[in-house]
Amino acid sequence: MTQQPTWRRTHTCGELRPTHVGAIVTLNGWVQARRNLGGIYFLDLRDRYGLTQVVIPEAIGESVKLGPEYVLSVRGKVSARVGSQINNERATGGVEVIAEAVEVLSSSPPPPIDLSGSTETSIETRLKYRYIDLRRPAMQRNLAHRSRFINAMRRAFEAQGFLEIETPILTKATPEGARDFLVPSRVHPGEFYALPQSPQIFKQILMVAGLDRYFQVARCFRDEDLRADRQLEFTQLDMEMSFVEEEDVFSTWESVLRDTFRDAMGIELALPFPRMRWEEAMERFGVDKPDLRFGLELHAADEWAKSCEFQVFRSAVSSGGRVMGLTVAASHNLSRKDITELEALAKGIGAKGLAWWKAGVAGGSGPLAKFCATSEAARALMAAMGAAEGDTCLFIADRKSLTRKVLGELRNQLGRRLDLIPKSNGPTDPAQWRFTWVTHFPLFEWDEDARRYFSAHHPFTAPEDWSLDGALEGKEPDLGQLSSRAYDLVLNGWELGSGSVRIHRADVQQKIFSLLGIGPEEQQRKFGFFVEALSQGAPPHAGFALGLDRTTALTLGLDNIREVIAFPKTASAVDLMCDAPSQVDPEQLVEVHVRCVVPAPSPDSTPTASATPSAPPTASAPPTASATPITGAPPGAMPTPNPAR
RNA sequence: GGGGACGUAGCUCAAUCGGUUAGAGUACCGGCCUGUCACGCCGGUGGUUGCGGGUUCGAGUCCCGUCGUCCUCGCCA
Repeated sequence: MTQQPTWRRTHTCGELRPTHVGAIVTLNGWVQARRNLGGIYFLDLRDRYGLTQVVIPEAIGESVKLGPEYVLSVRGKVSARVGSQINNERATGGVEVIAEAVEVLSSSPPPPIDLSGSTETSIETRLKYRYIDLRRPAMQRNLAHRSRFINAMRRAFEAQGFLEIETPILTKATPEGARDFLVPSRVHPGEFYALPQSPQIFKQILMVAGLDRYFQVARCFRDEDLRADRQLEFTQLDMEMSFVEEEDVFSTWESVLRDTFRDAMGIELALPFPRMRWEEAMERFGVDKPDLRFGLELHAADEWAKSCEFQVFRSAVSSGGRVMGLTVAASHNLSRKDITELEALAKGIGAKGLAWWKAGVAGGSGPLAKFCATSEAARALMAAMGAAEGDTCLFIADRKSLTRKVLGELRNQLGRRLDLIPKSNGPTDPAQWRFTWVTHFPLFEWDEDARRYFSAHHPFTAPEDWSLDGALEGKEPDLGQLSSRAYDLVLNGWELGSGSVRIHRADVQQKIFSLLGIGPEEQQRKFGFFVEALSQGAPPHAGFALGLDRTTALTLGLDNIREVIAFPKTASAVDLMCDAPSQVDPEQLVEVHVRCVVPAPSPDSTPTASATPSAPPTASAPPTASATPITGAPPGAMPTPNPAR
């Protein structure tokens, strides 16, 4: 046995209990706080597992600086705390370690982030010093939860015979959908890989290959603008299975989610989740991701509107639009000011106005009252709106899609403002987890700007009618009317994931491409390999992918996925810690055959903070790199005039 | 690309109608303190008010531009 002292820990900072009293232990961790009372010196040592109080003898305390966030190895004897010394707020509060030797493993300046939890640091500072932010117990809890959740899900899929199979990160650009991230090829000048928006084609080909059941924790990349619930790169639990249809996918996921919620959180989900066709979701809630935790459903007033004297309502219906509304119970005391604010919101979304009526058999009040003068008309409208005396009805009259959209948004707003979402009885309350499947999304959506149809889900989605309403036989169907076999999983107003029954027939797949305006030559170039695969023994198959960032955030009660991603980017797609993206050496561009063309920076916008660091400039930021619009190109190759010269 | 909010000490914030030397809490440093655990008490250091212009006798405050952060619309098959 060696007597050599060592810094290596014998216990974690969350481990010691009164049963350890008397033991000689070594703890490793960060200095969380110091309390020097003169003759006695306390120090809290922190690691992922908890906080332990260390008593520092005067001799040690005076001989070595132990600053905040210093990393220490403390050897000492576990001592019981008695009476008022016991701290019941901490798991380790019954004991403390009397230090006999302290080794400073690492020092630190005072941290830019408050780790005691007393003040909330700006997200900007948190992202810049993410390594310190991630020391916070809240962030460690979030990442631990994410890890447990994903691992539970892995076990659940494995238990059902799914194989975890990796697919390429460097792959082929996809023509439709989100913007691709491109990666230039060094070996093939002028050619590019794309990062996958999802493993879609690969997982379908795995089905063609007979793997039968696939899943993967898959990173996906989409070069679109960020949001609180969207990052450039995000993680999906992606899966696909053969010889199945919708209900097989649903029941697989329901049992996986049941097991996952049970294992990771001790929550028993209520199964099965309700199923709802897209059309029903839109008609009842105005959105394709309804929050089922509260009512306030949309009511159709089209029949009433048809025969009323209000010209706006009548013309909306007669021109093919809708008149629909929400009924807010009288007990909520919706004020004129509230209605004015809601109208502004509605107009912001595109509504021309917001009609309202305070319901009453005697005609009620508000702008619509004069059209409800007869008790017959008033009663009919109350019936259509499910309104009682004194309730406030809010109406939108417009084309169908806009009417639903506006009312769906108003419903969600009112749900928050009127506090309609019931207070949960803790996370184990099944009423808090209102999952629903939304099925039969439209197959195509009209894009007004591009003047053509796009796939609502993706072009590999099976149509509800395999004949495509006769299109396969050469007829011309109304593409806007076709229904698909795509589905979403929705939880409390969030879209957690989506999937579909896929097209496994080459002829149908080719027809879909044609209907989307992708001609035979383009099909061959972009999807030839895929259609060929479908033609060589493809089984019927279906799949789904669950957004893990959203799901883990939601299951922690958080509304921003940054809180469950170790190294997220800002709303402008910047990694503040690494300062990515950044310029690269001209030689690197030459090597991948890329010439960089950027607008010349205006004199005022020359970066000051990043371009003039106190450290000497490095090779990656040559003085010329920010002053010329072209890097890695010979002078004279400038394709655009420089307005600054 | 559009809209809104914000940017002041390491951190979180204040600063009246444009008016004295830009303050507070916290952190940090020093002193005192033997049972604290957000220790306490006393003292101190710490500021290009994001950056650049402009208006003004005078700008943290008003105007223009710009950069950054957040939310959001477009966008996200």
